[in-house]
Amino acid sequence: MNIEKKKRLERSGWTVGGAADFLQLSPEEAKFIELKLALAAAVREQREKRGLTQTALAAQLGSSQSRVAKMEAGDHSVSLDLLIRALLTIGAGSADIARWIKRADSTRAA
Amino acid sequence: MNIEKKKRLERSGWTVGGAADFLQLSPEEAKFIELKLALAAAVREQREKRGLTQTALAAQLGSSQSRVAKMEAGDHSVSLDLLIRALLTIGAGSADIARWIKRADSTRAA
DNA sequence: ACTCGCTATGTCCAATATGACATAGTTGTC
DNA sequence: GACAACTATGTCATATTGGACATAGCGAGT
Repeated sequence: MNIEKKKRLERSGWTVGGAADFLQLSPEEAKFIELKLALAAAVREQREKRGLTQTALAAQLGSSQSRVAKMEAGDHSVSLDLLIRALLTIGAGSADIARWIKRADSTRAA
Repeated sequence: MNIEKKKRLERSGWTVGGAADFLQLSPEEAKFIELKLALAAAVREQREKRGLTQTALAAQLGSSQSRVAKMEAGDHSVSLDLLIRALLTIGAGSADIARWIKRADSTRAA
């Protein structure tokens, strides 16, 4: 995991892992976060692709613009559940989601 | 979605959707639940494959046996986050998870 | 520079998820 | 059928997540 990514995580408010060290994440934690970030990116990508504003998506989703913003920012206060629900709401199917998740793997190989 | 599946959902404590009708779920809600069930099944499958007890997995995961049981039962009180964390802990990679998620699609086509 | 439409960030309180525990049920062995 | 090992279910206190709101930032058009 490179420096840029760490910065991104720090900005998003992650204080992962019980270990004292700054951002000393276990392999599982790392994968989990990568996964969330991949889906966060997918949400933004798909939303924009369909020409929706954050507010519009929020409405469809029964949520609020700020939540959507946080989702796309990969904020630590948003769960996988919400990300996936957002993607499903946007119109994605399980296969699409699977694809985006798989993509999280290649990101790892930087 | 067939009757058996509904029964399974009811047993797991789902009272989905705002609509009054009994288990009247929107397509997105349905997909979301299918997805959770697919992962729940994957957890059980993988755990057993590695000869772990629920208690053992719980320990590795920093959780408790009862949570693992609920996970595998597809209880409504367990989040996607936990399911995925469990799978990662068991040793799955993003690609595996993607595969199980994709599998949720075929289930749909009953 | 002002406004407008969109996005970002921070903070609330309510809602939901979590680990822990207790307890019941199941399955296999003797 | 008693015991042991494992799994299922219920409940609770605490922690995390969620929607809402306020407000700040930002780019484009005028």
